[in-house]
Amino acid sequence: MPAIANQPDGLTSPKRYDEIDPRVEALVHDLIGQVADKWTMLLIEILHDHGEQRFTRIFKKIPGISQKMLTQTLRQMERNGLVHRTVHPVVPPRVEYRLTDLGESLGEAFCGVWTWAETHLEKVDTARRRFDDRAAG
Amino acid sequence: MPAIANQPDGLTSPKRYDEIDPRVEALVHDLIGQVADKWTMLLIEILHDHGEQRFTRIFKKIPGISQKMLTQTLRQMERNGLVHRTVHPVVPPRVEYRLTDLGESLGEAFCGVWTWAETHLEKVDTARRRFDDRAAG
DNA sequence: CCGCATCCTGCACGATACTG
DNA sequence: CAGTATCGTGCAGGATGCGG
Repeated sequence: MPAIANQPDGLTSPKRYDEIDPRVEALVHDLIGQVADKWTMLLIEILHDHGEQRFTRIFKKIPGISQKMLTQTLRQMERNGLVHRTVHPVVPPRVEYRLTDLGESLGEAFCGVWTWAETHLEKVDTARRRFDDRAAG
Repeated sequence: MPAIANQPDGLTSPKRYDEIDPRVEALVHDLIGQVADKWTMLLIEILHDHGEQRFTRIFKKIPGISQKMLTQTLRQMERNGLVHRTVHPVVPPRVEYRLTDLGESLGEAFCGVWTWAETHLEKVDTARRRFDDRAAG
């Protein structure tokens, strides 16, 4: 897929772009899938903007999320090395979360998509209306 | 979220990054969600690499996809203005699909994520193994 | 050939209750 | 406070058959 960025008009070697490292393919799909789920994107944003936060604080910042999904999403991100989890051995427990460098860099990588969306918002909107109108009429 | 890209150390204005245009937010979420679904990414790749294709041809190129999902995904992309659909009024029907300029540009926007994945594949892999080992041990 | 309608299944997620 | 465990359910998506 990165082929899209660099197509020097076949002047170089006739690379087989169809054959992509399946591990990269899988990872990309995984990651996009995760960032796409309802909450991961918000978590990256919150942790980026406000730095280290404890569980309950994050929980209150995301209206509509269930405790289950927050735990689950954070675990997933921790597993992928995007988030660091610190447990303070006190009672009552105090657990804090922060983005790792890896997590920050992933956020940056997705900026391109944000920019695209801001830039082309109107076009997409128009396209949708045209399509829906045709369907109706 | 684009805030991640440009934080000149607060030397400029104290912008409220929390207040993002909800329309952009929604669109980004939509798009990421769509590209994340099992097939859209593959379709963008195929249509980019091989140009205009008719339905059956695409169908054969994606092992495992159902006819239903192919139709559905293409419709969705058409609605968003990413794909153009040409119906040749012959019998039997002949329908061809190609990426619009908008579709091509979206593909480019996602290249950043691909690059990230290629770059950090090992780190993620390691993180996952460490996490899973700890869980077991 | 293309695509819609119908039926069926599994899984993702919310709600709730319980522990260290 | 920060989780796990359990149950109920809605909906995404596969399989199949029909229609233009």
